[in-house]
Amino acid sequence: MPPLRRSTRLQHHSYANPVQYWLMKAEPDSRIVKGIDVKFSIDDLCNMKGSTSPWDGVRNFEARNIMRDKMNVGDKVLFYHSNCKTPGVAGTAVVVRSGYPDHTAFDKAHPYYDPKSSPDSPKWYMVDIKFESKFPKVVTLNQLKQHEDLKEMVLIKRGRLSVQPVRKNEYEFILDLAK
DNA sequence: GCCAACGTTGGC
DNA sequence: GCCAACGTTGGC
Repeated sequence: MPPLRRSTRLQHHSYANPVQYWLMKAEPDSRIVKGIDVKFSIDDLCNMKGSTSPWDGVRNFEARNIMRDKMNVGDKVLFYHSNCKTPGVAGTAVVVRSGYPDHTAFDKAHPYYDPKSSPDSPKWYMVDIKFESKFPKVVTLNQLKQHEDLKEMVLIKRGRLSVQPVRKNEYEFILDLAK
């Protein structure tokens, strides 16, 4: 029998996942929850070490499932400012680490602690994202609502979901609005 | 700060 | 597995 051969070249670039698009909501204004400030804006992401941050604290199953099962390194993210004076898309980011357990759920002292989650059987997951761009001006929710091309967006049709899918055409349309 | 919409919990 | 009660999201 000939030795089993495996092409490293193929492994490196033949089966890459196609880029997917997401929208992630963060609150740019200070708000204290169980003693910590949950504020996180596009500037805060930019100012992180390596302009990269874990997306911890998501405690919703649908959003969790997206991060755990769907998001891939290289996927593109619309960074959305919510629960603030001018809600809207503030910039873009890229997924740099795919789903892994959200350790803030294991820490009794942490506001995101969940006794039902443990390192052996994690309930909550997160990804890491890296800052890519800050729009010159926030593309407001109001603006988004005015475009027929965006009326099927999960953000518009449904709202209330902190990590959600975006169609490629929607992503590109919003990048155009940002110019 | 209000409150509608909707996700989650838990008794039955 | 239903569904009432409760909690959270998030625009306004």
